[in-house]
Amino acid sequence: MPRDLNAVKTEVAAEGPSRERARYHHGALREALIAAGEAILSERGVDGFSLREAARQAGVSPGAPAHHFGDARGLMTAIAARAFEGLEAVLREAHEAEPRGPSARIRAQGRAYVRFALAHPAQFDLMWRRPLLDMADPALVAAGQAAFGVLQAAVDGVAGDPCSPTGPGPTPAAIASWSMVHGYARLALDGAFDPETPGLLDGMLDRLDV
Amino acid sequence: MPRDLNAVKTEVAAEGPSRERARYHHGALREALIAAGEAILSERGVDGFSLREAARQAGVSPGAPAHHFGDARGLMTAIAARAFEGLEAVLREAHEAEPRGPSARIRAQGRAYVRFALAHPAQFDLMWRRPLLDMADPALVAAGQAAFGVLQAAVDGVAGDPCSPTGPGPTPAAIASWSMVHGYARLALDGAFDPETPGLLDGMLDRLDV
DNA sequence: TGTACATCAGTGAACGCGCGTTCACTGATGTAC
DNA sequence: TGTACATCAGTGAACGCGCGTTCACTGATGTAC
Repeated sequence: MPRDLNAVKTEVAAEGPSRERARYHHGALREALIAAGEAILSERGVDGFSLREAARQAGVSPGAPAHHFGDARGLMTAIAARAFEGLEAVLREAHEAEPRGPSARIRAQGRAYVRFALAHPAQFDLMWRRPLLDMADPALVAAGQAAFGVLQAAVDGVAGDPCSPTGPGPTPAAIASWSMVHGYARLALDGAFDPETPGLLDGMLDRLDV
Repeated sequence: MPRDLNAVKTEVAAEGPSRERARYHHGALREALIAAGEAILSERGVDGFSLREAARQAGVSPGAPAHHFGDARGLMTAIAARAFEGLEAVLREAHEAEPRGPSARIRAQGRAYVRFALAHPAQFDLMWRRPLLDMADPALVAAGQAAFGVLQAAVDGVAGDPCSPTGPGPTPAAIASWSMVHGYARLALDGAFDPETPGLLDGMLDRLDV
């Protein structure tokens, strides 16, 4: 009988983590550790992250994560890469759902960018904490570039593929819109103002001239 | 003979920290700890900050800082407050040195904001790490509000006092320019792009329509 | 000018904490034959 | 279908680390008289 990973996962899910009988092999520890890490980030913020605690929440000994991520940085890097993928997805969605031309698309992406940051504050924070991440990790770098690629494509007014290769580095227009929404998100998350103030985000985007 | 603090300080400065004979009372420990803390931030970043290390660099025992700052958060808060004062100063300078009207003043402040962040990356980082700071500290809150007040005043086009009280909360125009330069600074410090790329900052500011 | 004394600003040893990581090990899995 | 075995994915105790903070203490300062 060949190994059937899906069957194992289904079984784990059916039993639930609390009722689950202790099993020497977890079956989906990598995914469980990422989920636990994300939960810790949400509850305690980036500075409260701990590999031991992730292992604890996954119901596994402190040495176990090393088999999947090497060290603490490895797990954080995986979480950050996944967050960049999520950001890219919502940017792309916003891009594709907006038919009213390039300018509207840029604004739609900007709103999506801010929404993502406010919905996942700790992940968003982690994404930019380079000293904590393994910037040599190909998945992380690729995910980050892909996310920015969607932003750049909107600014370039490219109609078709939003991932078409862009020229030699970011353009001032792309940097302008990226900086604006990034700054808005960060300042809001850092408590500088209330991002939900009616008209504030749209009023700001009105002042972006690309 | 009345106490003469300046004489004490001068003497300390003249001897220099290495030649200085061990003296039970430091004389200017508060200032020395702030300076040491800033040096640590510059060398190791916010995550590398340590109260013990600051005490070490000031040549004092680990318990000594408590007399001046209470705890580690107290020292960080003092450093952040001082950084906000520095930011306010450069913004005000930029404002006053630019005679070509409100729009030019906004851009001048924006350039000064970015310049400050790039010149003091770790302090700039700390300024926004609220979980590490005592947000109930009046000096910190006042310094932060004063800095933003200068930005807001430029956007309001106020000719005279750049600290005139502003209305009920930040305006979209102020948030737009603040967010843009803040995002630029943060993304640059986080390695997203090279902030010194010729024309990038000015090109971005050209796309701000306030 | 001298003296007693309260207050201030340090010392330095100690405590407890949670962390990341290591390591010899073992149970489970899957494959070769 | 059965069996031997390599490999994989865990255990859990232990180590060392640097940290923030505490505490009984002491040396220096400045003031009251």
